[in-house]
Amino acid sequence: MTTSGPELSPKQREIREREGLLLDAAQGILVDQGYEGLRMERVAERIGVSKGTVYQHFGSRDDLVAAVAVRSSRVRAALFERAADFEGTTRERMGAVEAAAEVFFALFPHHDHAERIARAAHLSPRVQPARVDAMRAHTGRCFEVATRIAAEAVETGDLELAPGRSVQQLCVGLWNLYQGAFLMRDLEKFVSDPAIDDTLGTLRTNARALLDGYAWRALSTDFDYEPARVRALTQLFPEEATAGGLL
Amino acid sequence: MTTSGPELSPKQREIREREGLLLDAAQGILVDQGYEGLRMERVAERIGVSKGTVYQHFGSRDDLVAAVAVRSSRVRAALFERAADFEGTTRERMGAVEAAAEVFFALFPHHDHAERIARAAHLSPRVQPARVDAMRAHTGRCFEVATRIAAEAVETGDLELAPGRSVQQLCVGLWNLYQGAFLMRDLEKFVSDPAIDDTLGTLRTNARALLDGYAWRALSTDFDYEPARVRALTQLFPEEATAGGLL
DNA sequence: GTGATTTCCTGACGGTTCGTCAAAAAATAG
DNA sequence: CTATTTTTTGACGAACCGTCAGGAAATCAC
Repeated sequence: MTTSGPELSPKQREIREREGLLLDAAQGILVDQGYEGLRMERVAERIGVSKGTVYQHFGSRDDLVAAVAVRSSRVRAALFERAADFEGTTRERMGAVEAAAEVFFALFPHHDHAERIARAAHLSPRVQPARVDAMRAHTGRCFEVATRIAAEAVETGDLELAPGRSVQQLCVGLWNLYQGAFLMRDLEKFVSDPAIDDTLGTLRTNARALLDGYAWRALSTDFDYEPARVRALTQLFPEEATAGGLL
Repeated sequence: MTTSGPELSPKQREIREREGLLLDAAQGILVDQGYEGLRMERVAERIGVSKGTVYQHFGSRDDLVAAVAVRSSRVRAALFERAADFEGTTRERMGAVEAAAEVFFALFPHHDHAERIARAAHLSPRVQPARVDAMRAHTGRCFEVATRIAAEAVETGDLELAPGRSVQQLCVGLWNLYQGAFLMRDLEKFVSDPAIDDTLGTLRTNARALLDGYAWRALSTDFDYEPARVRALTQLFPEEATAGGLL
């Protein structure tokens, strides 16, 4: 289903591999020099080709940035889907999804930057529509995982929604907290405040408070979710969590 | 205290007024053409001066964008501070702050874009440090308003914090929800989902759920905060709320 | 009112990067 | 080994940023 390979010549294999190298190079530059520092010529240099070759893979600079975002969003969706199989109560399983989000947060610090560029409406003309679709699809997968767990919680009775609330809203809320944390990381560099310094800890606290507010049993004030979180990290993402400094 | 005016000549008055016009022009372009569409020459054209003149006010393009962000963040701080004087229970008062945030959200759709540019670490060298400081200060004022109300709630006993939680974290949580909603607005253009279409409604639901989760009395499930919200809008921001389509 | 002086404005210019494309180089086919 | 196709290259045109010398306008001195 993935690549049973329809006979690809050595040259074509090289080209396909190069695309990955280009993304690595661009991502690297994006991480430590930002969007402004991303020059097509420099990306080309990093892997020893000329500028023209880069344009054979990506139609424009923004297209390249979008491609970087698409790749990491694919990884994120995979992390979320791995979390979906976690064993435990519905809330513990949502906790595993949050753990996946934390892992991604730690491993792809550039992602929010790239994603915003990929989606910014004004740049779209310069980004291949297929990439925007892919972004949307991967984000959709993440939402689906979360929504399914929340829906199940409603079925089992762990979660009784107050009138005017929905599982979609709940998921948007978690997502917003998570995106907000990404933004907060920039701020981190400027402001020093206990709640800001520990971005992930604060995110965790707030995610738990939000679910408590939705009355998703058992409430975090009555039950300690820390063991389940550690279990999720060690069980689902042992390498990634270690690499990201979460374990 | 504001401008008792140390004798400014007609020319100097003109220059000062022009700065506002330039910001208006830049903001307008930013709203409907985005960052990429912002050309210094076009900004100059819009108010009938030459490019060089623009550079007399702003050292670079990013500096101009930052100045736009600073101006709107000043307005935001003012809105928040107006909300601080609202009469009601501590939670109703925090609700007034949320209403202020909603008003700002509706009136300055470009703001998050500009703010991110103003703060992006890699661009800083091209932005006057004073602007970054001003941004920080205005954001700080917003946090202060929120923090003070939450602290008062702790004093009065409306809010009993569970161990490991703090008023700072609560405020960061609200702020993150709010920032996330800004980002969601971009997404709105692509995805169609009931929870996303009504960005502000969802934001409201989640903000209430978050405060419920922190156990800030009275819980929104036991008490209807809608009247207080409408009162805050009509009483504190009658014009702005109407202009923003919130009333 | 007029000339001197300061202050401000202008648009041409150098510099940088993007994205293109004709020609060169490499791969593949015969 | 030659012909054909594919791929790579870097010089080039275009666009824009930010500067600055020279000109215009305002202010000042009398």
